[in-house]
Amino acid sequence: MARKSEDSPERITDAEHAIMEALWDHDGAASAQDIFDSVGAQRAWSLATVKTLLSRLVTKQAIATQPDGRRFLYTPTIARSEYVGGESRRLVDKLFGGRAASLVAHLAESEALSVDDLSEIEQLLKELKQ
Amino acid sequence: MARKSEDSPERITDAEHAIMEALWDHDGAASAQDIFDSVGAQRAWSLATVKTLLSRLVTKQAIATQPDGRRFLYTPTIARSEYVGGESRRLVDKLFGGRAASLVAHLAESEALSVDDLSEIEQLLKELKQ
DNA sequence: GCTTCATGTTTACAAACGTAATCGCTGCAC
DNA sequence: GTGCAGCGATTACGTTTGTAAACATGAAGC
Repeated sequence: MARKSEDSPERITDAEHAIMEALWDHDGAASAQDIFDSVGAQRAWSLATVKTLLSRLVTKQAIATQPDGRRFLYTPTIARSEYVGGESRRLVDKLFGGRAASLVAHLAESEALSVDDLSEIEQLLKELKQ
Repeated sequence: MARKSEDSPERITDAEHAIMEALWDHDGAASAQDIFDSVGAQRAWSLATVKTLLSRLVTKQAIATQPDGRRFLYTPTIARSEYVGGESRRLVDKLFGGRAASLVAHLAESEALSVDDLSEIEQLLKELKQ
């Protein structure tokens, strides 16, 4: 263990994830204040907390900084879909032995999927298979 | 916030999850030694570690104990499918705004699903809708 | 030029986690 | 009855996480 050097896809925590969502949402570079404005509300975080989380994300190389005057603008280095894919895979690996179909089966059986969902998926499958 | 008292579905950590899997696997009550035998191998844990994790799981009420002579036998208090469902829901809520269909869509689009998977799911949907 | 404000950096600190050693008790073999 | 082996309970300890205050620095106003 003990991640060697550069490319490790460092794990993003829940709190950090909220920051990432704000960044992805912001669509473009955002300042700490921007993030605080959009996230501070829901999570009742202080600006200091937001700054700490941003720093940690920079360390983890999940976001990059670009100077803008005396401050920084932050941008994600990974696309949301990439992150989402990674997390989904983690779950599938952890709980379904890597078989994504098992996850879908579980969702369906546990009624996590509504009839509408089922139709929607069916439609989707049709398109993908065509 | 701040979970009141008894029924909180305390979060199970990764290490603890490995123990849970062993217990579910074991199908029936298992002793600490049993768990150690099945899990210690892969994770290179000491028996002490396994015991600590078992204790924490008991505290979290994820498993129950039943005395067997001078020792305990442990059994899960939640079914695996229940746990799996909860974790899946967490992911869907966190990343897909609660829309499970979006998760499926993502899996499909990101090619996490093979053609076989797709057929399998299609079949499944057919049965569920009939 | 000095004060103030905005902003990143450093330090803090409690709780949770991963991993484990040690303690205390109780049967069982001699 | 005494020592040892097995077991749960207690204690430990470094790291990560959540949350934030304190500090340093530079720009901007007066």
